[in-house]
Amino acid sequence: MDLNTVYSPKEVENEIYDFWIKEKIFKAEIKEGVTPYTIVMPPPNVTGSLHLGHAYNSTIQDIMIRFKKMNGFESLWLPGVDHAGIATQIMVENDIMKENLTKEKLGREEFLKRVWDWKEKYGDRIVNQQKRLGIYADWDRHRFTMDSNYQKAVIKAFVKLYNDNLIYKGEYMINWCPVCKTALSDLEVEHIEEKTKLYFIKYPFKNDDGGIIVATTRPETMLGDTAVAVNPNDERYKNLIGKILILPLVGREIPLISDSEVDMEFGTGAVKITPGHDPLDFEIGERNNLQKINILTHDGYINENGGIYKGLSRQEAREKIIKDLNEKGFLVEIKDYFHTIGIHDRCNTPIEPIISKQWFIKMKPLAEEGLKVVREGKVKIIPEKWEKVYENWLTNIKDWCISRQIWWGHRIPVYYCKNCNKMFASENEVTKCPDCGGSVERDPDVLDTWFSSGLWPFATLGWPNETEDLKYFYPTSLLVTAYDILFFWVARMIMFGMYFMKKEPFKHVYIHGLIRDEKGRKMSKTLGNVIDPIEVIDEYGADATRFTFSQLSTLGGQDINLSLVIIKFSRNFMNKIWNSGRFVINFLKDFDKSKKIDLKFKKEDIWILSRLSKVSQLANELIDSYEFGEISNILYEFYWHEFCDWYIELSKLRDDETNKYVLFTVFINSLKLLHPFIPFITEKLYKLTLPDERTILNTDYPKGEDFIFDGKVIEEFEIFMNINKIIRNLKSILNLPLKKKAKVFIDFDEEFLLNWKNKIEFLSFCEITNKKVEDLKNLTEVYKGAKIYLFVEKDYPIEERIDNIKREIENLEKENEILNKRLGNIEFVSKAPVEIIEETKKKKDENEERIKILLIHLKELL
RNA sequence: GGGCGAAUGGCUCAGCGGUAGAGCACUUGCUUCACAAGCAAGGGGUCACAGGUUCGAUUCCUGUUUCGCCCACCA
Repeated sequence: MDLNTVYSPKEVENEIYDFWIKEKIFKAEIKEGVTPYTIVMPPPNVTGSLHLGHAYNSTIQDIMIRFKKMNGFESLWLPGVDHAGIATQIMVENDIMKENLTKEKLGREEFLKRVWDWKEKYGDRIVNQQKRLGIYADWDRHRFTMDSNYQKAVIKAFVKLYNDNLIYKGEYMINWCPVCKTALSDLEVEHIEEKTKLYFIKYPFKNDDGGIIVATTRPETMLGDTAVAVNPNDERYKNLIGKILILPLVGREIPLISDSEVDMEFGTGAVKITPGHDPLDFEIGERNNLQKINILTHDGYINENGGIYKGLSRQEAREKIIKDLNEKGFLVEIKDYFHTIGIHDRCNTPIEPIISKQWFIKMKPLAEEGLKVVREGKVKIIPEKWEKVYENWLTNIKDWCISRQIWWGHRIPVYYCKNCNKMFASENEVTKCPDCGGSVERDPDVLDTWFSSGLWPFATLGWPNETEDLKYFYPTSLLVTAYDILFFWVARMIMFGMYFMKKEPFKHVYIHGLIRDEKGRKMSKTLGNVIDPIEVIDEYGADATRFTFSQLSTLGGQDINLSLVIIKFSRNFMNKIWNSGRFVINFLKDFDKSKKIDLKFKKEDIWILSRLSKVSQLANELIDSYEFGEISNILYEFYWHEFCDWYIELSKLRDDETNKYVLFTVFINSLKLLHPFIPFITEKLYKLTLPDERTILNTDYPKGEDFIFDGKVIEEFEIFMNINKIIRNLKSILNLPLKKKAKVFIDFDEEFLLNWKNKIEFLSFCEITNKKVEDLKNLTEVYKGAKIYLFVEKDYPIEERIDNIKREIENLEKENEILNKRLGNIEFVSKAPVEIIEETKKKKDENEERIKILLIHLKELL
C-alpha cells in the first residue's frame, strides 16, 4: 500500500467526516431495551464563531459520546444554537448603522426581519466549524432557541410560572444599560475596579450655621438626593438627627436621618441618600418614606428633574456640578479613590441603577428544588468544589429580572386590555379581552435569553409535547460546560428542569476550565491573543487539536494556558500512529484475519497483550470518571513507548502467524481505545486495515478482560527492557554508534537468557558471549541481580568513567546511610507498613550489591 | 468584605504521605529497510516561604508572600 510518510490530516478528515454524515452514523434512534446516553450541547450564539473554548468543550463531549456509543449505549448528542438576544441585536444594530439606519427608523417588524436575515447568513458558520472538529452530533436534531416549537415551549413556561404566581411585575431598582436601553439581571453586570475620586461636599443646615459633609464618588446623583443619613449610634451626629439641610445647587430641603446600614468608618460617616439611583439608598428610602427622584433619561442623560443640568451626559454633569460646587464653596476636598463599578457584560457600558417597572421571577421556591436535587446527589457536579459555589449562590439568590427592552427574543406573552385594564398571560396570540371584549395590547418586552436557554434540555426534545424523544432521552446523562456559566445557565436549567419536568435535567455536570493564552490571560480581540481553532485545525489537524485538549484536561478543571507549541506534540503523535499504521498494514498484507490460527505465544506476545488488557481496563475506568488527561497520557505511553518501541521492533525478528495475529490485535484495539479522542485517524486506519468493515464506531470499546493478562511476564519484560537500556547506555558511554556490534556478557538466570538472548542482540546491536572475557577491559552494570559486562578491545578514555563511578558510589553510600538510619529507627520499623519496610530493605540491599560490583569494576579500571 | 484556585526542572503542565514525572527546549551519537513530525543515550528540580502533625511531608494542617478568579448595596 502506498501511503505517505507524513500524515496529512486535511484530506483524511474531510473524507472521513463526509463518510460519517453520508452513512448517518451519528443519527440517534429510540431503541427498545437499549439505554440512551444523552448530551445536549451548550448552544453557542447563533452569530458567533467557534473559539478554543467551544473546541475544548466539544472535545470532551465528543469523547464521552463516542465512548458510550462503543459501550453499547444509544448515544445522542443534540446540537443547537442560541438566539443570544442582546448580543445579536447589538451586532445587527451595528450592521444597519452602515446604511445610516437605526432600529427605530426600521420599526420592530422590519428590524426583526433583518435579524432573521442575519441569522440565515451567519447561522451555519458555527455548525461548519464544529464539523471540522469531527464531532458526533445528530445534526438532524439541530435546534435553535427561536424555532417555532421552541417559541411554544418558552411561552408555555412563562404562562405556567405566571399562573402559578411565580412571575410578577413590579417597580424596583434594576440594572439599566443606557446604551442598550434595557434592564439587565444582576448576573449580566460585571464589576470592575476603577480609579476615581471621592468628593467631600458640604450640605448646609437650613436654620443654623455649618452643615454636614458627605462623601461620594458620584456627585452628579446629588440632583436626586432626598436625605442625608448617619448611623444612629454615631456620637458625632446623634444630636443633629432630624435637622433640615439645604441641597446645594438644587436648593431642595432634605432631612438628616439615621439608618443602621450607614458605615460610621467610611468618609465622614454621613452619606447622601439618592433613592432613585442607588440600591442601598433605595432601601433606606423605603424605610424612611423618602421621595424617589429619577434624574436620568433612558439613554443616560440628565432629565428635567436635573434643573439646569438637563441634557448633560453623566460625565458632563459630574464635571459641571463639581465646578459649580467649588465656585460656590460647597466642595470641601477631593481624594483619589479605588472602587468597583458595574458594567454591562455585552457592551462594557457602566450600568445605572434605576427604578423601573419590570418582570421578575420569584426565585426562592425554584432555588429550593435546585438545591435539593444537588444535595441529594441526583445531579452530581464534577469537580465537587463547584457544588459549594452552586449552593452558595442559590442560597442567597434574589429575584430574577427577566424582561428586556429589546426586540430580538421571545416576546412576553402578557396582554393588557385597553378598556378594562385587565392584565393576563396567554399561550395563544389574542386580540380581544376575555372579560370585556375590549381590544388588547401585548407587552412590548422580550425575555432574558437565559430564560429560554434554561429550558434547553427538555425543550430541544420536544417539550411541551410529550414526544417519544422526550420520554426516551430525558433526563439527559451529562452536561459539559465551563464554570463561567454555572449560574447563568446550569443552575437555571436545574431549577426549570425540576419545575417543569419534575425531574433533574442531567445526572452529571462536568465543569471544565477556560482556555487562556500561554501567559494565562483571557483571549480577547483587544489583546490580540485570540487563537482561531480553525487555523489550528488547518495547521495541525483536528485529531491533534483534540488530543491536546484531552491531554490538558485535568480532573480539577484548571484553566488551560494553551501554547501552540504543545499541539506539535500531539501532531507528532498522530504522525507516529500513521507511520506505525503503515508498517502494520504492510506487515500484515498476507495475513488472513479470518483464518483460525494455532496460537503459540512467545513472552513478548503475552507481555503486550497483558499491557493492552491493563490499559483497556484503565481507559474504561478513567473515561468514566472524566480523567481525560490521565488516560490520554497512558494511551500515548502505551502506543508509542510500548507497542511501537518494543513490540513492533521485536516483530521485525519474527515471521510467524502468532506474531501477526498479536500485532493485528493490539493495533486494532489501540485504534478503538484511541478513537474517542482522535476519531479521524483511527477510523481511517481501521478502514485501511479492514476494508470490509463499515466503521470503527460499530465496534465494542476494548475491555480489560478481552485479553490475556500475566503480571509475571510484565515483570520479566521490564527486566528485558532495562537490560537493553543498560547495554545501549554502556555503548553510548564509549561513543559507540548504536548499530556497531559490541561484545556483551550477562551474568543472570539461564532460562531468562535462553528466552531473550537473541532479542537483546537484535535490539541493542550486540553479541552476547557465554562467559566473561577475562583478557579484555569491560564496563559493568547491575540490574535486579543481573550483571552486564560490555567488553572493550581498545583503550578508551576511562577518566570520565572512573569519576562517574566514584561519584555514584558516593551517592549510593550516602543514600544507604539514610536508609540504614531509617531501618535502625524503632519507630519506623514498628509503625511503617510492612511493604514499605521491605522495600526499604530491598533498596538497601540493591544499593549494596551495586556498590560491590562498582568497586570491583573500579579496581579493574584503575 | 466573603469564598475559591494556583505557586513543581529554561517553558507548558501532570502527580503524590515513602527523597520527583511528561512534552517542548537543551547536549551527544545515529541517512537502523514504518516514522528526522524519527531512533538511541544524557544533563537539568533544596516541589514559593515559615511553622506544625507524622517513623517519614513536595504531598496533610496553620500562617505568610505572590498571582489569578468568583461572589458582595460600603457611599
